[in-house]
Amino acid sequence: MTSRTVDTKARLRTAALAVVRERGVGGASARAIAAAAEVNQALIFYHFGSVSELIEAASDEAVEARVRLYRDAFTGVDSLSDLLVVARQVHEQERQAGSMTVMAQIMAGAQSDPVLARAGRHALAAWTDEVDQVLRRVLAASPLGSLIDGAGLAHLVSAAFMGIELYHGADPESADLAFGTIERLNDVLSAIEGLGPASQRALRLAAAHVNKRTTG
Amino acid sequence: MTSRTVDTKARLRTAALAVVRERGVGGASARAIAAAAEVNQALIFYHFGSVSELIEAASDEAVEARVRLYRDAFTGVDSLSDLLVVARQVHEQERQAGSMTVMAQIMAGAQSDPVLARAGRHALAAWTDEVDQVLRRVLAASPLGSLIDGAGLAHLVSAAFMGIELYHGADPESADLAFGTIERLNDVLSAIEGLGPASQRALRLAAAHVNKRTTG
DNA sequence: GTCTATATTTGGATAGAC
DNA sequence: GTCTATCCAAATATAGAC
Repeated sequence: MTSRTVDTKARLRTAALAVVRERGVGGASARAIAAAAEVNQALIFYHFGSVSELIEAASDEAVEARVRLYRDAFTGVDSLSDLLVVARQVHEQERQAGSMTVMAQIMAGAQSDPVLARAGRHALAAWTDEVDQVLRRVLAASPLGSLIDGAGLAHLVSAAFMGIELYHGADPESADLAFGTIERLNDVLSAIEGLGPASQRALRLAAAHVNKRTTG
Repeated sequence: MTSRTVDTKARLRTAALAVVRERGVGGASARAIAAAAEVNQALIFYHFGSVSELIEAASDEAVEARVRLYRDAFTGVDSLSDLLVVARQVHEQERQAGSMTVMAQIMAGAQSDPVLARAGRHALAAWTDEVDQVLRRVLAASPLGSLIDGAGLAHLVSAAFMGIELYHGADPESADLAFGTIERLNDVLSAIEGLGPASQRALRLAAAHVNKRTTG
């Protein structure tokens, strides 16, 4: 494996993500990706076997890098208000990088392509694992800890972000409106954390009551 | 326009949605749709002009029908707990019908296809308009009314549902886990509605304080 | 490893008979 | 309105020279 090869494979991975981000999986043909990478089209098949496998490789690598990027910031979080700050930061950077858009596109393609399905599962698992760990810690210290399952919330948050990014492609203003509401909901949660002991006890009791009604 | 025509157009619309649901936009070719409809492939172009326009027509019609289906149930809702009951019902039926999956697929295709983008905007707007009206009413009667914007929440909920359905295609168990968490969050919101006046006042104050900090 | 050339398949779209 | 036949473009993938 010469250094030229490394370069070519890397160029292809980068280009693959760029094309998926800007034109969707539907527009991510071998020719389009090769053109973006300024690399010969046949090399996609030589190095990766198929277009789907190239996209998978690119996604896997990008997800690992992205998650690693935030690991330190995440480990520092131990309250809902902390999490809010970090989350806003992560969202800003990820929107810039367009990685959620890519993930949404891969998930959409997963419906008809098993290789993309594997890539999608891997990407989402990487994010939710990370978010799950933080949420476990944060929820343990919150009055809501007994009511909400960390893993479930991690999956929900990831799915919601993905949905919003998808939305963004068709209707940017509305998508921004949706995202703004997450911050308002966070306000409510933070407010709950800030309640006095009497109110918190009342809330926990009321929620446990409702919970019994809906799960029972 | 003979009755045979009506039948053919309707068959094509139905088949288009079925194929998009089961194989994604990527798999929704003219040939695949025509085969599913047991109709000649050329008729797609004769009746609708292009595959995208067929999908758009099918989506538009389906969305109207679906929204109309729930209109009565929605108008009856005037509390968060009511909404919870109706929402669970709607979700169950919509998941069966697969209409959110179709919407997610259309949104994904919107990235590279202006006609699908128009269809996506239309579909999401129809749902959010409906949900918005309910939320406005419900939030007005809730202690959270002053904190959360109805329209924004309607968009967020729609986007989250879409994300979960997308997720469902690649990893069904995890997607179900995510959806279950929505119910737990609803428990918390319902619990807030059930708080005594003192706790509610404390919460409103705390939230307003946080809100000032984050929006200010 | 990289290039050109090309085989092969699939899909959108139309012409023209019925 | 519907059907058959077909054209054309685009895409995946491979063969073989360099």
